[in-house]
Amino acid sequence: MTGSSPAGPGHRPTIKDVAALAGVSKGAVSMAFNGRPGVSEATRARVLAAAGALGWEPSLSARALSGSRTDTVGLAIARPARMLGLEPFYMEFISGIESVLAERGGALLLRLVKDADEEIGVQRAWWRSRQVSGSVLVDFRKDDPRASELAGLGLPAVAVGHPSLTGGLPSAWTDDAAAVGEAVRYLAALGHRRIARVGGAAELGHTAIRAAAFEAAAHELGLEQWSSIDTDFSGTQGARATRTLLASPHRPTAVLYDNDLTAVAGLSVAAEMGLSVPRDISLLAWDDSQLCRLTRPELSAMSHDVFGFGAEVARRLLTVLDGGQPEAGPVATPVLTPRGSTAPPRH
Amino acid sequence: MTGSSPAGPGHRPTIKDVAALAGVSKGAVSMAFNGRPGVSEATRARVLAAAGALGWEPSLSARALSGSRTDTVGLAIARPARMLGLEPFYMEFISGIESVLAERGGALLLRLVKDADEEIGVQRAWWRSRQVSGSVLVDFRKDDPRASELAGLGLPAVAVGHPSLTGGLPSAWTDDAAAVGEAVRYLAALGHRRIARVGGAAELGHTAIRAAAFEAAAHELGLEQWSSIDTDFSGTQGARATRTLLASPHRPTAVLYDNDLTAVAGLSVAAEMGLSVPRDISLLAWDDSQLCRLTRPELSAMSHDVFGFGAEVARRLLTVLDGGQPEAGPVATPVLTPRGSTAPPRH
DNA sequence: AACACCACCTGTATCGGTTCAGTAAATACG
DNA sequence: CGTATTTACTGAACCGATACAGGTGGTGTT
Repeated sequence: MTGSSPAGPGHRPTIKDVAALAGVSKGAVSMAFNGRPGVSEATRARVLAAAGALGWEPSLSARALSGSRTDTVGLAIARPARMLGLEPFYMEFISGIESVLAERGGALLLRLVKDADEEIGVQRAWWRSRQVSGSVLVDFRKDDPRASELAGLGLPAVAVGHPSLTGGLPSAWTDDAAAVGEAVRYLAALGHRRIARVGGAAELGHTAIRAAAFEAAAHELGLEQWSSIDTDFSGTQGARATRTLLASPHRPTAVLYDNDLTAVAGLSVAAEMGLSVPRDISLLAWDDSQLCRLTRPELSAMSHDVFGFGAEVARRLLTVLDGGQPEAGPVATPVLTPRGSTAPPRH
Repeated sequence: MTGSSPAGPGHRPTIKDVAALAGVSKGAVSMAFNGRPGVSEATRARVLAAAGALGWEPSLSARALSGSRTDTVGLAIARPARMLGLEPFYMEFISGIESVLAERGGALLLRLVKDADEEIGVQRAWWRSRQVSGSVLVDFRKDDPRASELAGLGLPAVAVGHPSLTGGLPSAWTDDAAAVGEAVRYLAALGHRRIARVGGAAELGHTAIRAAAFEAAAHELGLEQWSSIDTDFSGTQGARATRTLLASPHRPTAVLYDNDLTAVAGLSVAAEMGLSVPRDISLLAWDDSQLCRLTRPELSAMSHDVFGFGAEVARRLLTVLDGGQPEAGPVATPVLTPRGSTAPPRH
């Protein structure tokens, strides 16, 4: 049991114990341990040795209480559990946030809520009870109440979403409009003239942005026909939307999906209907995850460094916590990754 | 801006402000707010009104410091981010834990680490710095160092895994051996005599348990042939393992997978090789998630209330934190959910 | 009227850190 | 050699809550 505390289980040492062992005052221990000037190198070494021997680390609560920063960051996600699990997006995103927080000794407080109102309650409670020093806000809707509520509280936050949605909060976003444009131009360049889109949840701000960008691109390229169907991002609804599209009399020759789950479901539906991908129909996914490479053919996708995105969000939040003004501007634009599910339409 | 604090942003009220506004002492506010006896109902009402008016909630740090419990629970997961995102398991599991913690005002501290050693470091730091009052440990390996290390620290924890793996820690687990037995008996009852298994990560304790149970069941039923191939749970390795199995001269007629991702990949491989599921080959998944219903045919699976499992784990941990002895015994046994990917073998 | 008793509340110590005004000793300077 | 400056440290105040001994006033009892 190499790591068992010398003091024995059950009793965690405090700064007082360390001070006693090192033969100095509490204040000296604090200075020594935090690398502050005011103690000799000899003393610092003795203190560190004593701390090591006792297995002491400063209590975060006590630190927080006496005014120091703690960098505990809150994230509340408002989507049903069952769907969250399937969206590879969030785990990678969280993982990216953490990678940055961990460097600074920070921590991520995670909470799954059912809607924006519950989230406001949670964030408010976190802030008031000083559990978090800042938060990351995701999934912005039109006229989202969170921005003004939380700004009113004074909660430092970074919003994930286009600035047009995030009501003045510092934000981080991917340039979805540009990516939709690229996707549509790619399909058009392959020769597609009838392109449909299976969108995400209609309430989400970025769904509207993508929808608008899709319209604009279709218009600009003079496509023969286009349409969007919104879903809740689930496989079930992705399948249903695809069925509707493919069963229509003048069916599209290409479909652009808003996430990978609906695209995978769409692929199954195409197979079920006896259509060959990409010969009869091209499919293009979004939020490229490993899921896109599990299917036959593999799904072409607009891919996206979600981990890096999370990391950048965390960096911007830390800047805010440091009292700075975070860099403004999109984090990245998803890039086209062609695989086997897209090809020129059969004449 | 209905919720903006009357005190204005930037200044969070403390118990002193509330006491002043209500015209009582700090002690009285504490008693009143926490529903303790010692204050008249009239005073309690005044205090609550004052707290509401100022938007005050007690600082968790201060509370923790003065001895009260906090119920912040730690969870460190040691798997690569890219795979975590794909395993629907974790998000649902986390969600289940949270649902229970939230009721008691608790919180979940999440950390993604790279291996057991890093996890030990994280848990130790969490415990020593009093950031968590207990932890959930997952993914036990053979001779896992965590049990003894963390028990040595005195960290209250609940281990997710069979007691044979978790070294005396209070634990919660699903009866995988029984479920594997059921799966094999089901396939045998359909008439399969050559059954293979695509397992998870070999280092994980439950993989060994399932492998042993698979052997035992195959033996007991007098199967003609059986074998296991281990993977890292990823789609890529699931595909490779399936390819190996299906390309063998005397190929199995049924394959049992250890998670849904490898099963989905296996399904693609079968299609790629021109084999029809379930006519030529039956596939049976594990950890049934929505993913299993996205494919054609839909995947039969050993399904599993992961959310409920997480909730039970949290309940047992809270029992430990309350100083009690949590219920021992498996939480549940995965149950067979037949869908379109299993059928009697072609003669 | 004297006393006990209770309900209600105040004041203070305490938790484990950080911070900072002092102080004492060591070094630099004229 | 006496005085200024620096260095190294101590001691106490403080952060925001909880806990508890003690004080105050009102009611009940004899």
